[in-house]
Amino acid sequence: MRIATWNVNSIRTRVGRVVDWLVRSDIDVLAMQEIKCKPEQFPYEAFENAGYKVVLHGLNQWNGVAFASKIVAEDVEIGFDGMPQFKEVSEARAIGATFNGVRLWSLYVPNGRTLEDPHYSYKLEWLEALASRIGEQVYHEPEIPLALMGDFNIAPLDTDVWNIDDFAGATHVSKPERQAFTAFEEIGLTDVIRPLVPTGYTYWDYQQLRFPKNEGMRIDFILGNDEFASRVTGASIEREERKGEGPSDHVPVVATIS
DNA sequence: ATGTCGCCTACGAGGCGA
Repeated sequence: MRIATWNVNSIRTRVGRVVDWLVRSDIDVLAMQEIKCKPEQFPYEAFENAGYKVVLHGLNQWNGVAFASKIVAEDVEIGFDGMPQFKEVSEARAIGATFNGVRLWSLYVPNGRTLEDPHYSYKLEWLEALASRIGEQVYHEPEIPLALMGDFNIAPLDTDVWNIDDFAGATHVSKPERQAFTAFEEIGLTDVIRPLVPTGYTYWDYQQLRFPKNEGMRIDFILGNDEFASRVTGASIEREERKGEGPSDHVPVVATIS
């Protein structure tokens, strides 16, 4: 089974590219982030014509997460128990579903904006609540393969950004954010891509020629529990998808599991 | 270069988010 995660940055703008890539890459389950639409605006037909079913959580023009899969999604969960709100608004940042017995989450972690912004503390609280909720699941049902997939908006290592000196005082690399990321290791999840693809970015800003200069960030991850990780037989970061007409600013990250 | 995208409203261009 081939599983991928991709922050598509508007599915309506990029449906052709996304479906073409899915088919060409023989993907069974795709976790998408930033679909940026409500359910009634989602381009279902293009996916269905290619043999993919879609489940999604989208509230407005911001955020929005989804799965497209050849396999039927079971036990779909919108948000997670204890998910923090921002100013009493519950945002569309998490959807969970089971595919052939594999529990997957498509996650769009809050950006944080700046270290002083209310969105920064919201980001940390959101991550802590997620680790707490998933930690219970991993502890009580270790036999179920599980993976968190998505845009974490954290660069865990200094080498996950093009020049760490440019990130002094910035989000994505701060110690509290990196500690929040480490918490997922503490509950028993590991990055299943890094051992197989040790280097490479997953995101390049549209501005300032970031992609031609290869000034990117590695912020999109697939974190699996032991049962999931033991089944991983391959991984890739699809850098080619940042090229050409109308790319997302993120590229797909793929895991093959037995 | 404050250098780009994509969404919204509401019909042109500014505001917001990343």
